[in-house]
Order: sequence, then C-alpha cells, then structure tokens
Amino acid sequence: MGVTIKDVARESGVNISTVSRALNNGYGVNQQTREHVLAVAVRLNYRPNRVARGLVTGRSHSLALLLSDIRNPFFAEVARGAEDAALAADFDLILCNSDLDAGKQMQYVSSLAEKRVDGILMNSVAALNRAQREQLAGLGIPIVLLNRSVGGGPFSTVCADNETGGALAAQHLLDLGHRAIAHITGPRQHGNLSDRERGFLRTVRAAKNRVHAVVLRGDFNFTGGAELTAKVLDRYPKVTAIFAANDVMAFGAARTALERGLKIPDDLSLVGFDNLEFSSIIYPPLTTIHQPKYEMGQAAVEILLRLARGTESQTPEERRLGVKLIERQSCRKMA
Amino acid sequence: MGVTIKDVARESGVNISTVSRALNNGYGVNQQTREHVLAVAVRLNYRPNRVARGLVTGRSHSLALLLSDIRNPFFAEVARGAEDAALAADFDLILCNSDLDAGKQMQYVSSLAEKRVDGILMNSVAALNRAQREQLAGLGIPIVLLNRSVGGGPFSTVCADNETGGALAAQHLLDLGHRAIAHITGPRQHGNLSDRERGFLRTVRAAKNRVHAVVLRGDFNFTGGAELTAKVLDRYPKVTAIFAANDVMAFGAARTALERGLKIPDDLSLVGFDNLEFSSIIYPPLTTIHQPKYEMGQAAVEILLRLARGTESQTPEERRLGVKLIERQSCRKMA
DNA sequence: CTGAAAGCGCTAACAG
DNA sequence: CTGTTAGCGCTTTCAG
Repeated sequence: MGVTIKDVARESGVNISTVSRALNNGYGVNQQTREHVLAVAVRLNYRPNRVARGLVTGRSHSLALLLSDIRNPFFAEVARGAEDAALAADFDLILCNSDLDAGKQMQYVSSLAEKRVDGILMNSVAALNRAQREQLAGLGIPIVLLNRSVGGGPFSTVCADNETGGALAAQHLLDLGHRAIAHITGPRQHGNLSDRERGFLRTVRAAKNRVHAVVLRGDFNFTGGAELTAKVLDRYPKVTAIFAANDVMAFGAARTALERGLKIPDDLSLVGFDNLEFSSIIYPPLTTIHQPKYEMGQAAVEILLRLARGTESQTPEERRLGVKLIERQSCRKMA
Repeated sequence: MGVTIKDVARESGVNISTVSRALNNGYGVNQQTREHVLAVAVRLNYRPNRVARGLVTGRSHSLALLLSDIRNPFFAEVARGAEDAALAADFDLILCNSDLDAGKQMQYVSSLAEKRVDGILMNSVAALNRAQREQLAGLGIPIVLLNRSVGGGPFSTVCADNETGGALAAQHLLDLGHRAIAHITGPRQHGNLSDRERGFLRTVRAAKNRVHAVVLRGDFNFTGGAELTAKVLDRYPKVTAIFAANDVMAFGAARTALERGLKIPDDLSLVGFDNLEFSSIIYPPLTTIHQPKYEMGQAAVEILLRLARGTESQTPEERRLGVKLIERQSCRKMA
C-alpha cells in the first residue's frame, strides 16, 4: 500500500532528491528531467506522503477550529468561511466541539499541539485562568480568538462591530418613531452582548425626543427570549418595540407575541441580531443586524495563515468587521 | 520549540526506546522506571510528536467528514455526532465542504489520502462515475457512505429508514382522518426522497377507505416547498394535509399557507421530515419524522474506526437507523 | 543541474 | 527489563 518517492526515483532513473525537487520547488531542475519525473509520478499514481513531509518541514498544513457546538448555525457559518479559506490555501481544518468546557478545551488544544497543527482558531472560548492562558501562549502555536471583544493579550482577534450593531438597531427603531423600546439580552459578563447594549443605550440616549428604554437580562436563547418578552409585555405595556440581542432570542420573542395574540409588526416591532438564515424564513421575516459570520471565519484563517507563515510571532492583530441593518418585515412605522 | 523524546531520555537517564515504551504500551517496563520517565516527561512538558509517530505507524489518528455544506443544519447535527465519536476514540475529524461538486470531492479525497487519514465519512456524495468509484476503492482507505440507500458497493453505508418514515407520516395523517393528502418532494433520482415517497404511497394505498394521494415534485428547499404548496392549493382544493419530504420544504409550505390566509393546522395539516431543531421553533411547531442525525454520524464513525482497526478490508456493513414520528401541533383531527 | 547523505521524532524488532 | 539499531518517506544541505 503506497508507492513512495523511491519508486518514482527508481522508475525514472534519477535520485530521490531530484524527484523531490521536481515535484516541489520546480526550479533548480532541468525542464526535461522534471517532465519525465512528473510523467512517471503520474503513471505510478504517486501521492506524496504529507505526514513524512510534515515531519521534516515541521508543519502539518492543517488548522483547527475550536468552537462550542457546530450545531449552532452561527458557528456553522463561521466554520464554512474558515474552511473555504483554509481550502484555498491547501490547508485542512480540524473541527473541535468544546461545549464551552474549559477542561475539554485545553485537552483539545493539547492534542492539537501534539499533532503540530499550524494554527488554532478559537471561538467561544471558555474563560481561562492565568495558567491556562500562559499555557496556550507557551505552545508557540498561532492562535486567533473569534468573538472576543476585549484585546486577546498575546492573541489576535476577530469580531464584529457589536456596538455599532446595537446603535444601528436603536436608530432604526427611533427613525420609525418608537419611543418606548425594550432591549432583551444576556448576562452582563458577555462581552459581545454588552457591546451591543452599549451601542443601543448610547443611541437611545442621544435621541432628540424623550425615549423610554429598558434593558432586561436572561438566558440568551429561545426560551430566554420568550420569557423576557413576557416580562416586557407584563411590566412595560407602553413598549412598542423590542431589540433582541440575537436572532434566537428574537424568535422566542415572536413566539410569546404570537401566543398572546399580538401581531408582529402591527402590535409589536422586533429587531434581532446575527441575521441567521432562519430569520428570513420565520414569519414575519425578521429585521435584524447582519453579522459577517462567513467573513469572520475567513478573516480569522487568513490571519492564522499569515501568523503561521511568519518566522517569528508577529504583533497580534485585532480585526473588527462591519455590521449592517437588514430590513425585513418585523418593524412598523409609528404614527 | 520542541522537547523531544531524546530530551526526556537524556534527562531521565534511559534510552529513548524505554521512554517510548513507558509512554505508550506501558507493559514491558519496570514500574519504577516508568514512573520516573513519566515524571520527567511532565516536568519537561514533553508532548509526543504525533506526526512522527504517524510516519512509523502508518496511521494519522484522524478521520475526515466530507459533506456538501456544514451550514445545512442536518449536516451540522451529523457532524456533531461524528466528532463526538471520533473524540471518544482520540481521533480528530477533518471537515470538508464539497458543495456536491464531484471534482472538488475527488480533490478532497486525494488530498486526504496524502494526509493518510484513517477513514473518510462521506455524506451527500456527488454522483460518481465508474472510474471515480474505482479510484476511491483503490485508495485503500476505509470509507463509509452516509445517506445512500442503495448498497454502496465496496463501501459501508449508514442511513435512516426513510421508507418507514414515509409510512409513518402517511399513517399519522390517515389516523387523523385525512382522505386527500399531497406529498411534496424532490426529484425522482434522489434515493432517500423516493424511499420516503414509496413508504408514503404504500401506506396510503393500503388504507381501508378510499384516499386521494397526489405527489408533486420540485426543488427540495424552502422555495420549492412554498411553490409546490401553492400548486397543491390551486390544483387540488380538496387536499387537507401535506406531507413534505423534509422540514425545510415544510417551512416553505407553512409560509405559503400563511400568505394565503390559511391557518395550520385548522385549514391545512402539515407533516415534515428530519426533525430539525427549527421545526419546534417555527409556529406552529411542526409535526415531523425524526431522523437520528446525531446517531448516524456516530454510527458512521464507529464503523469507520472498526474498519480502520481491522487489518484487511472487512465485508461492508449496511446500517439502517430507525425513525419516529414527533407529534407537535401542525396536524388536526378531521371530523 | 543532480546525487549522496543526514536527519525530522518516533516505533519496533532484535539483542542482551 | 532495557539498550541498539533500523528505518517510516520525505526535504535539505552539501558536494560534485
């Protein structure tokens, strides 16, 4: 099982090093010889053993994508962007689901280090203690953090402009004439969510007319969205619009509205965040802030590749990608 | 960057082969020596280079998952099952998005072969010509095909019991008293879909009472579902229930119903297939046939691992996993 | 331009 | 139980 470079060398009557050169660099070898070698390689159906190559070059030509769960459509989109970028550079991508478990995460990283991956793209990183951060940094493997708004210390980061997104959502609702708006979101510690909140509040407070804004926190999932919306409806009957910190919460909000017989957007306007594919399928199609998920995965891999190519660890890069409002049919214009 | 087995050997005053044994098999080495070596390894923060190991053992301890697009939630779920199973065996999983492009697919396979992956899990395989099939088989890498109902020739297969699923859907609607049912589905060539259709038709024809059944074909996506439903409504006004060949089509069907002012389930009953996470989030929650997606990924990896472990290519295995009806709120009982 | 030789880090006989 | 010795398949000096 396996025709090696030796076979090709023997068969074409040259030395293995010549075969190697002919197959790789290309230069430093006679055009004729090269063509001959190539022909033989094809005839023999030779496939270079990348493992062997990796052993000598020290690089495996593979990257890893560490995320909490690929079933989350947000991550699936990021993963696709990352994989496409990796493929374009002829790298492959190892998928790791960490479930946000710090232990599992470190175990993955450790195993990836043994495999000599050329870089790791970490999304939804579990909180790391100092020792773990240092362990990561000490690995000598390029790492880029996705969706970490705070500086990644020694690591490069990629994230969306969450604050602007929050501002965009608020401004849209303001423009539509809403004067009592609720923002339903997750816990304070969540960096991205609090950035969105900050943008939202900043904008609302800067409004000319007096605007009532209220922020409610809960789980940032479907159920959380549904429950928080119920609270909003109960406690703040004057609210005419809800800005959900992500699309899934918005779906929950829509469910609660429906169950209470409220029509969206007639009785309640709704804005989400993420622009998941599903937000256009749900009814009514959701107005939301688009996050360039695919591009984030792509950008992260590009940075990783640059880092991996570089001889020494370069200065970390922080890339912030733009967001935009996608107007669909979940918001109404107030009288 | 890189403490090797040599360093550990020198530092602990034994030969590298002893270190290797201490770290791997465990047996054939004095308990004391082993502990000492292990301690030194830890102290030096030694991580074995798996690439080097792979070169000599001939196995890379990694599998590949080839699918059309990870953004499809169905595949994401399969991928999660596969990754969990791989992780449990300490293998890692390389993600490949082929977009159902035969060329891209073969290119991936070829590259994976160069990397010496220990097995390939192929989902949504592009149609392969004879030469390609042979090329695949000739690679000597274990391959399992997912979602291929027809025998995979030399390959093992894993798929859900689609025919039973179709039957289950039909029976449910029949039990509810529906007597005019439409099945909206994809092209005839699609093996899984035609299995579902067969189960559906078989059951409907076996019904005691006379039942009108009609099958319409189109794209098996959201738009297709929406368009086919419009056709059904226009051409077959007596239809009281639609069985969509997959959930996404059912979502399209729901959209059309909504746009025409029809209420589900009051005016139209709807059954899907797949049980995507979203089918419980949409309104009304969709009654559907559950496909064990996670388990399919898991099973495929288990077979792959068994194949990879085996010395010689064993006889291919065909695994068919059970499906079940998930009753939610998109169907009504007829008078 | 090409060949010879060293060696990447590790495992696996084979001796002892 | 432990050390010696070959390589795994390839790249990469270093000569020629």
